[in-house]
Amino acid sequence: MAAPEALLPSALRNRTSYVLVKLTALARQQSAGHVAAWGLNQHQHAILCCLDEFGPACQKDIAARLGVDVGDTVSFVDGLQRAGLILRERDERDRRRQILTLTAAGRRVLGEVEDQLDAAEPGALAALTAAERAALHDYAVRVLAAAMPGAWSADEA
Amino acid sequence: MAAPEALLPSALRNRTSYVLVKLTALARQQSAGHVAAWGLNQHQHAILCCLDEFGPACQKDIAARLGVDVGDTVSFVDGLQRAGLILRERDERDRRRQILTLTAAGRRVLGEVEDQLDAAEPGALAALTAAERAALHDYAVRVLAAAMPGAWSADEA
DNA sequence: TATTGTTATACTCTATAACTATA
DNA sequence: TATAGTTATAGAGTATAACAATA
Repeated sequence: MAAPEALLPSALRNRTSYVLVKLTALARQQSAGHVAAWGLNQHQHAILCCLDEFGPACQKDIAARLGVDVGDTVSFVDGLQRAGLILRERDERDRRRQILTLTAAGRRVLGEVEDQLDAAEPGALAALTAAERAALHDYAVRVLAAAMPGAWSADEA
Repeated sequence: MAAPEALLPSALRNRTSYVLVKLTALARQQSAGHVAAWGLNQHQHAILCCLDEFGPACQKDIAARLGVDVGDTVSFVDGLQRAGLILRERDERDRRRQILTLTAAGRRVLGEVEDQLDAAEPGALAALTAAERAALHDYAVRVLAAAMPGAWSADEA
């Protein structure tokens, strides 16, 4: 995103949806950069998080949980498999399915990515106090929980 | 965005950059829908805002102010011109430039779009109180002002 | 300014293989 | 068994947006 040379119209600066789009472009750019350092994209990072927290799962369940297209999931999983971060094995009980499992290497890489993201976040939001960062996070989750209850309704502890 | 059927990993729910991306996808979807009702996209709406607030300008200045690629601006302006919302006239003093001016129709359409966005915003953020919506907006602007001082440093009154 | 092309992302459609249910 | 219908995965194709390079 090129830095504008002059002030934006107040009609846009006062429009919360516009401001959020720009804020997110910034946040996405930064976090995508960190994840990309391990050759992963955002979706692949999210898939690793799912496998780590909920254990082995088939591609369809992963895609549904993350709200990603099942067709697009194929290439993301291909990349993770090529990198040795996951195993992809036929389910013997239902051979239509392929079960994805985090490997030791995958768990290690995920840990490093998470550590780097943890370290980077305060810097990206340095203009806010810790309490304000938490409030920003809370507001976002509450709006999402109202719009998409299934995925966001639980507490964010 | 398909609604996930199950809860997201906490590693993602607790990651502010991830949450902001999802929140913005929601906000963008909704506001884009409203703007699209007039046959405009987000960039075209932003261009109209610029012309309304700062008066006639050339395409390069508009693009720089909004942080949009000058090449992409061409087709956005084409559409606005076809719809009769702007005039596009050669600058007699520098005929490389084309000066964009809001027409009466453009000003009227912009007013209607703004009214509809004003009406829609509280609904989209209904999970927050008015004070929380204002705080969310303020946090976003402050983070942006720290990252891109030129465009965002002024007060958001 | 305008044109062109590249990349990333998202969505749709179709094909294949393997499951389930039923005659 | 034989058949029909459903589901999981894969791949091709299309559409859009952001971005880069050049005329």
